[in-house]
Amino acid sequence: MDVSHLLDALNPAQREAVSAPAGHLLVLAGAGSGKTRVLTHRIAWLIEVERVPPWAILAVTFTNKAAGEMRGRLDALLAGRTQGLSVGTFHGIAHRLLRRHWQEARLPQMFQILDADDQQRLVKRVISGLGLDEARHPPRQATWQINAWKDEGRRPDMLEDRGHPQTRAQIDIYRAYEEACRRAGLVDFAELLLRAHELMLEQPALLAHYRERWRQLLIDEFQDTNTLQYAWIRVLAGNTGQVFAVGDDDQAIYGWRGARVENVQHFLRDFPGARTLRLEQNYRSTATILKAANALIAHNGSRLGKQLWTAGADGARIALYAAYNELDEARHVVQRIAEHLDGGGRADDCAILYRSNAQSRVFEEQLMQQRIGYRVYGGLRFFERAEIRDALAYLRLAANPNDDAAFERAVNTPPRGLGERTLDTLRTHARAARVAMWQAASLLLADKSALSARAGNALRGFMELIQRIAASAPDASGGLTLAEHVAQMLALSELRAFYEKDSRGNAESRVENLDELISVAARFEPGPEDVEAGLGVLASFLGHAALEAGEAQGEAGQDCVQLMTLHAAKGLEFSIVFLVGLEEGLFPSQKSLDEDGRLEEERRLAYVGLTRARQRLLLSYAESRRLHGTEMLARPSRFLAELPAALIDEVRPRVQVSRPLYAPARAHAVEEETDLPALRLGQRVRHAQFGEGVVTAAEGGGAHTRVQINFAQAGSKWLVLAYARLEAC
DNA sequence: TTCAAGAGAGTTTTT
DNA sequence: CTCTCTTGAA
Repeated sequence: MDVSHLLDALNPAQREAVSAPAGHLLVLAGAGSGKTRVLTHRIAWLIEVERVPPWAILAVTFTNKAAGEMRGRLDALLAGRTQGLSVGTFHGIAHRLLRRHWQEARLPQMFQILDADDQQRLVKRVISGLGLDEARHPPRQATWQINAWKDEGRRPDMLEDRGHPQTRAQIDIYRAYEEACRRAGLVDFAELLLRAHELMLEQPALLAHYRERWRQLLIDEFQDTNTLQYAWIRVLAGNTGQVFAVGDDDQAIYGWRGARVENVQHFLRDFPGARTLRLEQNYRSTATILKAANALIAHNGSRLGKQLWTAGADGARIALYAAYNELDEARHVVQRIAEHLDGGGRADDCAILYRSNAQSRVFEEQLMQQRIGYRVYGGLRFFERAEIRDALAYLRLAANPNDDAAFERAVNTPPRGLGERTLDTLRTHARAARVAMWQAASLLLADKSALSARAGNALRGFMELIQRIAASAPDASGGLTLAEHVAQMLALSELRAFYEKDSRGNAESRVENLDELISVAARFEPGPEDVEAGLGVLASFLGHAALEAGEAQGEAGQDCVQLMTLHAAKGLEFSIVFLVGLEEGLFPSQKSLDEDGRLEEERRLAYVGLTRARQRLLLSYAESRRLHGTEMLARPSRFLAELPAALIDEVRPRVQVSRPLYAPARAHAVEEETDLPALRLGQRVRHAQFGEGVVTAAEGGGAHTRVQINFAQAGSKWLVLAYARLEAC
């Protein structure tokens, strides 16, 4: 058989991975080493050469984008011979399993998915329902804890408080939250995975069926798996399934949300006979960029070890710009982009990468001023917009009246006279009777004296409205299409009218979005897997809305400068990368510096940033930066010192200002020049935000004077004297 | 019930 | 500084 079309375009390491004999394989795929190509060619190899039927293959990714990309490449490679092949995200696959086996999973047939936002609202209501103080038990933190426990596979009964009242309360919240979800037929993201895992463990026949079916498991971005996802793969593989895991421990940047890089090491221990292959040849960046990246990541201990190399040229040296402040940094970056454009370059060659979203603003302002088009990644996506979520709440409630999260959202949007007072009565009754809000509402309406006539009428009107919407559902006997159903809902609920006369500026775009929702519904077609799982068009659509939030901003195809966080940049590449804000406390972030063991992940993030660049890499930092309203002084990031100096061109030698300030004589000079209070080392001062502290150092002079103050609460900080508005005390 | 002013918090994000 | 959410008054 001729297999050359599958192997010809590959390098020896890639070829070895694609054509590997039976057995588990761990592919350590460095940045830009052709990871997706190896994955897709491996699948093609299995089907064409090993004669594995497509339905016996399960390929798992983390994002819908990656799944879509893989499916597209497979279609091109296999020309349609992909019937029955399962490609999806962990959550997507778990969702389908649960839809298909809802009875075995003890879920209502019309269960709905609770997204992160809804989840937090629900947790919040649970906390106040338990009579707990929100200040002592922040909903944010409680939600985080619940998700962390679920990601570890732990149910409330498996947890112990060990005498800690705080832990006790969190377990109580967790238990009450689970109960609320059960009553409302809601499943959050972590629950999708946990339920699917439990389903397999509790139903041996089902497990046997899926082990028999999926003999080949391929996992993308393996370093991002959490405990539960790893356990799920182990269960599914059993003793018969073969696992092909692709990942890069040096690009593990999601530890903070439960991903366990250790799984890469555990894989070799837990999957007998597993072999390791390394893809180290890079097809993306210049040798200079790779040398820098290799040098940086070498500062991390506990690596599996990898050294990227390229057959290509050295390329230009890396530029480093020491900006005076964030505005100077932005001006410089935008000027370089303008030069690139003047030279005939494309805007979308350029990406500005930063550690935190707040940094994008200055760059946006400068780009706008220079009339250079740009696109900021991240932010609200289509299905996350308030008006769309409102609309979806009506659809969900009509599909499943027990969906309390949807009830709470829809009930008074638009306002219909059902305020906090009435809702509180409803919540209390629902909790006492252990039923959903909808049922509690029915009960209260039956009891003539329970509600005021006005509230009762409003509530009755709302419930009749939901029933009228439900009657127009595609699955109901009325027989409307999905798009007609959505249009009907928008009209009946008066949502569209409400947003039309919305006074808060952006009414137009909100109405446009609502209209767009009708078009989205009209275009929507359930995927083959949804059909296979027996989903109706409405359930399929609602699942799609919850699991695939859609594009952040339209016009992705336009030629414009790309702005995004380093996290968002993972997996992408650009000819010219500006990695900005390389300052201690910003990148690496202060929060990571404060906690043990978080620095290596920051370094991996920097590694991800460096390896995004194909041709040119430009680094920058600001000596002074305005953050949260206060001017802060920062030192260059330690990561800069970890790059070989020979690879770097300092665009402007940075001003050396570290003369110690000999107080009080020098402080007196400062006072004369700038009209600032005289300061001396050791003096106690007060800052509006950080409280009291002691001056421990100072440098620079005149308007540039910066002082280091050790605050009692906020710790040690460098501040620009001119902005800090310190009071002596 | 609704609106407006004040308080408080502000890494990173997908599903 | 800027956004979100809570709180208090009309």
